[in-house]
Amino acid sequence: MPTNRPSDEPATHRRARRKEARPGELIEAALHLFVEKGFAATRVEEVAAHAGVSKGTLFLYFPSKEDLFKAVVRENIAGRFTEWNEEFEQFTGDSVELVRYAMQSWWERIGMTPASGITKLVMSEAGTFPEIAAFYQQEVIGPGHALIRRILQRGVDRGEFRDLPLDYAVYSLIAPMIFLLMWKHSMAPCCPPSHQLDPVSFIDTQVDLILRGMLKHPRP
Amino acid sequence: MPTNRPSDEPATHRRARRKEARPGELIEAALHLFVEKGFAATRVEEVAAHAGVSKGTLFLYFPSKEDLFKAVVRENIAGRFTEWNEEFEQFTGDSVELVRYAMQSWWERIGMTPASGITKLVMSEAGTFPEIAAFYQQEVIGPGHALIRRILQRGVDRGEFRDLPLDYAVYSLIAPMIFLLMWKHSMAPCCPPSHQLDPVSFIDTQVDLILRGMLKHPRP
Amino acid sequence: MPTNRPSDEPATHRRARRKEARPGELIEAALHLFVEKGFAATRVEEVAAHAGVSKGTLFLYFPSKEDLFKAVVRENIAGRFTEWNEEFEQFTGDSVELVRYAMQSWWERIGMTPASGITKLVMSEAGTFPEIAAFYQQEVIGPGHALIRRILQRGVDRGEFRDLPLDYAVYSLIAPMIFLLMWKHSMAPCCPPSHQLDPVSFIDTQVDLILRGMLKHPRP
Amino acid sequence: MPTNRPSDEPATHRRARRKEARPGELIEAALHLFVEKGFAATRVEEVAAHAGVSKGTLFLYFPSKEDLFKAVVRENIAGRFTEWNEEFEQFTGDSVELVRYAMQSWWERIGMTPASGITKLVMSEAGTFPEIAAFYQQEVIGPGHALIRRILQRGVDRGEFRDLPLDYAVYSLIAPMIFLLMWKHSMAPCCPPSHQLDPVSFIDTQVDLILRGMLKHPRP
DNA sequence: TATGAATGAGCCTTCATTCAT
DNA sequence: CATGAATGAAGGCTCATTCAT
Repeated sequence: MPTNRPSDEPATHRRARRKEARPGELIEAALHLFVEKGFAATRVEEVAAHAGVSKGTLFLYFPSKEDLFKAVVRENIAGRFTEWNEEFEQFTGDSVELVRYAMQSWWERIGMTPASGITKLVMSEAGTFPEIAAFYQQEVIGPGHALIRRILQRGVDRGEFRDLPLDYAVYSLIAPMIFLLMWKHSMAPCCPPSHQLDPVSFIDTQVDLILRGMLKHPRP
Repeated sequence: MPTNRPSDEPATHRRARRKEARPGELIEAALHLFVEKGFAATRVEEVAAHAGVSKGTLFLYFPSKEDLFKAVVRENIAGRFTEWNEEFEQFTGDSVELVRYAMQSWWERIGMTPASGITKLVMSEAGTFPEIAAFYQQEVIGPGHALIRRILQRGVDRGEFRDLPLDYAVYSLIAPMIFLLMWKHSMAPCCPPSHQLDPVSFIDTQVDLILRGMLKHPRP
Repeated sequence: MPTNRPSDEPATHRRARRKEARPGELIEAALHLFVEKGFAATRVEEVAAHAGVSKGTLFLYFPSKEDLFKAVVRENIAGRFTEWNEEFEQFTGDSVELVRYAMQSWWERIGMTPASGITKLVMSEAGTFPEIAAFYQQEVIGPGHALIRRILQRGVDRGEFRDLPLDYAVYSLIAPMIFLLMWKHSMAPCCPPSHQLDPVSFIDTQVDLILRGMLKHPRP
Repeated sequence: MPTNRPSDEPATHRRARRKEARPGELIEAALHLFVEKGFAATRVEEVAAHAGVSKGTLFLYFPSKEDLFKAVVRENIAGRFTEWNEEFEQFTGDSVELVRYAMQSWWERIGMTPASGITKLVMSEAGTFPEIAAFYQQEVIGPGHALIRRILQRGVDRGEFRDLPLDYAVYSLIAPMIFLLMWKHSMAPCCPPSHQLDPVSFIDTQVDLILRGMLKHPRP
């Protein structure tokens, strides 16, 4: 009777599980390294080493370094939008709260996780991988854009927000997120502590200001 | 009848003039190629060819590819800030106008020029070239940050703006600029026309919203 | 019927064996080429070719051309001295015999082998590779010096040699060896047969003269 | 009326003198650099700089780096041998004194001067310049060899020295000189002070020992 | 003559990719 | 499936040499 201790599992199972886990482990390792050092500066051997396999094995799962990159992006775009759509659909509070909640959620679920590196990665390497960038636009940016737009529309419809030029107003929320994420993954590591940004305060302040600009009847 | 066109100048002068022109030509070529293809994917030979010289000549002026990169960064920001500081110092209109003017100026003088690619480049390659990132932080981000801060402070001092948390409020103006620039150099080229962003409208709208959020007595 | 000849061994083993043999093969090839053409004039590709591998393979075993050089030096001196020290420690004959034996041994084990090219190489390239020269001084010259000094001391202690100024007397034995080796690897190949030196006779004659100068009671 | 102040000389003269001095200055600079760093590691630009001229000027006088090398050697072999031959011919003291004088002279006139670098240079680069090595053998080694041989022959003829095997005995005097010179130009700069060699003491001691070995009636 | 800007062949080194085991 | 030794194309950089001025 199998126990819970991994070491007691039949080796066959363990191997099999590992076998299936391999690509994931490689993608995980690649994500971290690509984000940290960029595509060109990351060596496949390093990725393999971080995943605990040999260089040859990597090429068993990914025909080339570029394919690995594509897989990293594809694997990390996670269709979270249907889930979020529903969540926000059922939201009953006022739109100020909803915007605040949305932004904080984004930070907690994406911004502060390694997944945020993906966006940095895609934007950085868009020139080298236009195909990927387009794909990302379609799968992530587009839906995200739509989601935010729906949130703002709700505020306008409920008479909470002014009559906003939605096509551009969405960017008032997107821009701070993108900025935060680029900052975190590029300049932050090179800046002295005095220039560091506290992400939560940052988001709070930005949202505060933006909402004030959006509200039909700004409170004093 | 000889004209003043360079090609007609005596050859004697051409060499000397070229010597002084070379670094500039190389930096110009490097700017375009680095922005277009990224640092790693650009070969020095290519840069040299675009500047109309041989590979060896490039190394006559720049000790290494990385130094060329630094020169590109340096050349495209030097002195801009002292000029701007003075300009804003002498501004006599109200602070709403000043903010609008500052943002539009930025777009015209940096955002819409190839120089904007520099920032994208630095953020993308920051991981690989921390030294460059630090340099950029010191020479560009820092002064820019200070400049914006002064502008906002002016608004507060003159009773036009609310009492803003300046440390974060500066990012309300910085974030849209960085976002616009990242977008332009990464996703934009891969997006269908329907998703394109008109930079001037974008800035107008953002500034509008932000100012509304900042004003002590928002107008209806 | 399979024999033991390498070419008949199962291919399976060949790779593994080669892996261990590679560094040695490369060092061997490098020794010959460095000695023949000098360090700078030898291309790593050539070394690799002589060892029957590709350029890349060389860098699999040696991080740089300079490290290859170091390995060549290291490989051709290691451990010789402990062996010799013991040998001379156990020597029972008189000191004249010991000196003769030592010098002849040196010729047979170093002087006449390609390893003698190393010393020429190190002395020639010392200016360019001070690190190597220092290493050589420490690992070869120092121990060799000490060994000879012990031999002479023995002669003095046993009353066979005069009271020699040992610090300088050691060079009476070292100088002819160094000279012979420099000569062999530099001028000899360019000299007409009439000027060639017979190494064994050379050593015999030098030792003869030197011993005569060292003996307390020179024989007629 | 011309004064002694150089600055008052007609420029034409000065230029003309410099013009004729150029090759010599270049050779002088090259000698130092070749000796110090070896042929390959010395850049022609450096040589030119040390001679106070531009790189282009060097090629005005020497068609190639190799030709410069050859000129350095040729220029520095100075047919001093006829002079020395006469000097020794007229020597009236005993042969022990003569040998001592010859060796000390060599050190003072060659060994301690930059000219000693030539021998080091030729031996080091003999492999790359066999032609030069042969030339050196003919012009320097040969005559030097003959000169020493004559000195020893004198000692034998005068009954001061034993009946020496002259063909090899000459090397008893040559070897210490060559060794000293190689040492000085290769290992010495890399050795700790404790391992430094005092050249004058070195020669004294060596000559002492060698003479003792050569004398028919060694003194106690 | 003298200059020094320009050249480009050549070399060391890296690293994605292959393949025999 | 997994390994890791081997490959070789590619790229940064050097430097002897040329040549217009």
